[in-house]
Amino acid sequence: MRPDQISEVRELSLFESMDDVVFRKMLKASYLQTFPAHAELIREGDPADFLYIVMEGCVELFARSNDRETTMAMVHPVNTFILAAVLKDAVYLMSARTSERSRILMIPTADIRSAFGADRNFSQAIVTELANCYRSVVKEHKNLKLRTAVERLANRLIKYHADQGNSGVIQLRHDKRSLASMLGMTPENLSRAFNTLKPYGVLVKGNRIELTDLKSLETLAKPNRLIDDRKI
Amino acid sequence: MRPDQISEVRELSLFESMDDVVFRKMLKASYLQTFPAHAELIREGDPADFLYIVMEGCVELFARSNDRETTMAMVHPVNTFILAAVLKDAVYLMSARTSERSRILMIPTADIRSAFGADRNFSQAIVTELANCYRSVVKEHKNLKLRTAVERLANRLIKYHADQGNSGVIQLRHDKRSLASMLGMTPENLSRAFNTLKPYGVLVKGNRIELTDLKSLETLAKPNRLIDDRKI
DNA sequence: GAAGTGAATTGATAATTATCAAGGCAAGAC
DNA sequence: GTCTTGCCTTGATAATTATCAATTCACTTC
Repeated sequence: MRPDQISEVRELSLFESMDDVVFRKMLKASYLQTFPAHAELIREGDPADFLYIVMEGCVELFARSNDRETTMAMVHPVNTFILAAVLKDAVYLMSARTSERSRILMIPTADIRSAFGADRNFSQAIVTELANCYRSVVKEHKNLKLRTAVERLANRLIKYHADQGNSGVIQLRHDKRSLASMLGMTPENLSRAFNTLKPYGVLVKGNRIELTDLKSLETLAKPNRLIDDRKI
Repeated sequence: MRPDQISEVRELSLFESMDDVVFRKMLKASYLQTFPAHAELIREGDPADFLYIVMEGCVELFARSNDRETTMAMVHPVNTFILAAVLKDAVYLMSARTSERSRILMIPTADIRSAFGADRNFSQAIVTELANCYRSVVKEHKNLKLRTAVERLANRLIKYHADQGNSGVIQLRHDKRSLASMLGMTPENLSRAFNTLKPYGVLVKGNRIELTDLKSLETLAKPNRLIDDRKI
């Protein structure tokens, strides 16, 4: 890895409080690599060789069973994925592919694990990261079990709206196919759910969505911080 | 806590490799308490005061939103719950209540966190436990998104059957109401799902279930180790 | 034993969601 | 420009799941 890349990685919250010797040792066998869109990164069931960190771009985590497939999450910079498999030295439970051209940092499992044992600050940072991952899935699970498809969409729009600065306009970052799968519905159903939300001030024009009546959308969505707030 | 109770706790996998001084200090302000059935232990949204460990009995984790409620998991001995909230010092995302008379170990959040910093073996054990919790939820989430209600029930029966020694008979440990909620369906639907499985050799008599044709049940269920295997 | 209680089942119906089959639209290829 | 391609949308229909109401059943209480 080049020096400027190393200092870029150094600044990530996962590594910033880490001992410098341990940090450099850990990065020795790591890669910072750029993948094209739709590149397969990992396959569920394979042993965990690397911890992955999305530096730029976007990675889709998905899973298959029978002949069905579902999107589990979209990972944006700067976030890790499949940390739990790495820490347990187990097989991946999810597959991953880039959804656009992406720059990915890959750190060998063994190096993560030995750094975890060697550096207390790092083990603290790792456990916080893992706890965040856990809580994200719990929230997603609550979302799916406690809400209808339309409610899930409404709340997701409100979330994106807040992410993007409450300007009244949202730019969808993924195609609607992925959004539908993430929300646990078919693309057809997503289209219909958007139509259902039209009377609540949701105007869809391709990837651009206008929210003209947030109040009424919130009345329908009934957002809940214990499901929708990323920071909790 | 009484000496015999302390040595009982000492043997838990979470604590067995822990330094003795750290262990004793951690348990100083802990309780080992017996609760009656249907006792409320924690409420989602409250700050995490204790890490809980189920020593005997059974605890239901559940969540609410709007006016709906769903069972997230049933925790059996010997397992922790709400570890992530404790490690993050955040609010609980789930509520908990005993589903039967239960003996619960409660360790103050602050003591868990300081022991985590003080003892490398303990921090390793904690991170393994947390990774297991994470992977359980991911599996549950895949289960819900990738399978129909009948398939979820069929796979759950196969899992219980294996847990209980593949004898051809299962004893349900919870009421069907909870089982239904856990599987993401209504009690009425669970009844109907059992009827759907009758031709596949599933005979229900109250809490006792006979599986007379496991082969055909598996053909329907299509079990998947990356969803159903607890040990992975 | 009878009565009462709550859980579980069943039936009828409604709501939700998925599937299948066309179309429509937009972006890139030529 | 036209053509292609893939994605999205729409319509029609089917499957799945939920809701409401009414029993039935098992178990406790008296």
